[in-house]
Amino acid sequence: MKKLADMKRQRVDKSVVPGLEDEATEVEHLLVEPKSDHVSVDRVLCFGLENLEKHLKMEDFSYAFDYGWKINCGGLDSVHGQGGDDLKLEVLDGLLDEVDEVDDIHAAQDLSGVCEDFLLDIEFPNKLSQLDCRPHEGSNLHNSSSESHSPGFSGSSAGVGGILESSIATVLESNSENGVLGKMVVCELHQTFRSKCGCQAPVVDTICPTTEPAQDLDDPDDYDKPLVSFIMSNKKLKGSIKVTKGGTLLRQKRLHKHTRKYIEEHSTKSTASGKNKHLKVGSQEEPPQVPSDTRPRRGHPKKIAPKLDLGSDYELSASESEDERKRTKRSKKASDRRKHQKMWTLAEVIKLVDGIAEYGVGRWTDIKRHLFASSAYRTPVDLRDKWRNLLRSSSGHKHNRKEVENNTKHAARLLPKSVVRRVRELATIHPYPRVRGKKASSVDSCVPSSKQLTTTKGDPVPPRAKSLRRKKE
DNA sequence: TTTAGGG
DNA sequence: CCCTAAA
Repeated sequence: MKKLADMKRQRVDKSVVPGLEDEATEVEHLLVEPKSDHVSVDRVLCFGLENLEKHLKMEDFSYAFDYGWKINCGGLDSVHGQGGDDLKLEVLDGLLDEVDEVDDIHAAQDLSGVCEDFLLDIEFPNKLSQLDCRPHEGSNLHNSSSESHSPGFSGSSAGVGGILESSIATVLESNSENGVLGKMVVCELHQTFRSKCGCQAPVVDTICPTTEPAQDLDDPDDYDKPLVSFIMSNKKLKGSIKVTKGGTLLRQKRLHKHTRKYIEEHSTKSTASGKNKHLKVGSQEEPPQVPSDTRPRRGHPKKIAPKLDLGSDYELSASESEDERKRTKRSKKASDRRKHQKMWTLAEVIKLVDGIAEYGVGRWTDIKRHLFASSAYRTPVDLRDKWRNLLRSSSGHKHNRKEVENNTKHAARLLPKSVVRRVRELATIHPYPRVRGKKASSVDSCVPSSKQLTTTKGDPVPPRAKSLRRKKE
């Protein structure tokens, strides 16, 4: 058993490298994607402001803005402290709606490109920051104590956290305009955000931006972050509750089925995290000896040719390792299932969609090899699963405005519209085999404008996926 | 080994 | 995500 554990650990060690490379690769990818960052930002901002003006006429709405923001800033006024949840949710709803609107119009202008769309999605907090949150002279940091007013508060704060984070990114984007001021705002946001996290949701704390001057925000791929953090925070907060509720049940069920592999992995895990277990009992996170518990998993990490490392500064790597760490820690107790589950970032989703567009649905090994070559995690199966999920979430409901009610199922909403659009397109081109609940597209013969079918490789699109599978009816 | 499906 | 069956 010990031997086994050792072997496992070695594998883990090896796989760390490709994991890092992947981040680099993603950076690369992202660098290619956005056509003109700045222009889009400007447009977004301008548009946003115009749009906002319109809405400011509505008194209560603007009030709602103000209100929501204050809460976010750490409860400046505890006067509003009660029943704030509902109101704030409404606020969010309204905001999101606005964003939708903007986005649609934007789309109508055929400004394709994920980056822009995504910026649109996160653009509204910036409006807030410019209007309602004039940088208070560093006095709102201590006020966060009033946060504890409501037990249910953490739920909604998950979303708020994400939004706040988004606003940071956006603000930073427009930094060149605002100059120093912009940076100050960023810093302040950082701190506010941090304090908020610290006091009410320790889980989120790790993904909070460090107060240091935005070094990690400089990346052009930073738009990737909000999605991650949003999902993460959401998941964490919900998850901690859910675990106790349904976790045991699931695990038991799982235990029935699991065999050698399960035991194997389990033993490995406990061994790996064993040292940590001794060091901390109830304390906070520990600087992990196993930096990023990257998961080699059952896949074939061997195939991956180790290129030289590029940037290890990719923001994602940080949050990933945090995520992994937390999961490792938590998994000791509950939810042994999904021992290693890595959040899909927006970048990854985009990459996946690109890959599908290029190689076709069903060619998951190809996609894996070419686009996710350096991701030790993300086996072809994972890609397929993700695609399945994307299909489900994209083809399903339109954005139901009531989704905000419970902060659940935000997942669909988190996807930038452009991505969803692409998913839908691809879905109609080649429907995933045997999707039962899926709508039947009436046209098969139509060849929609394929993306950039001839990007890197001249690889022909595999005919199989398309021709073999026909419309399911 | 890779995909498709189901859980 | 995980697992199994079928290619």
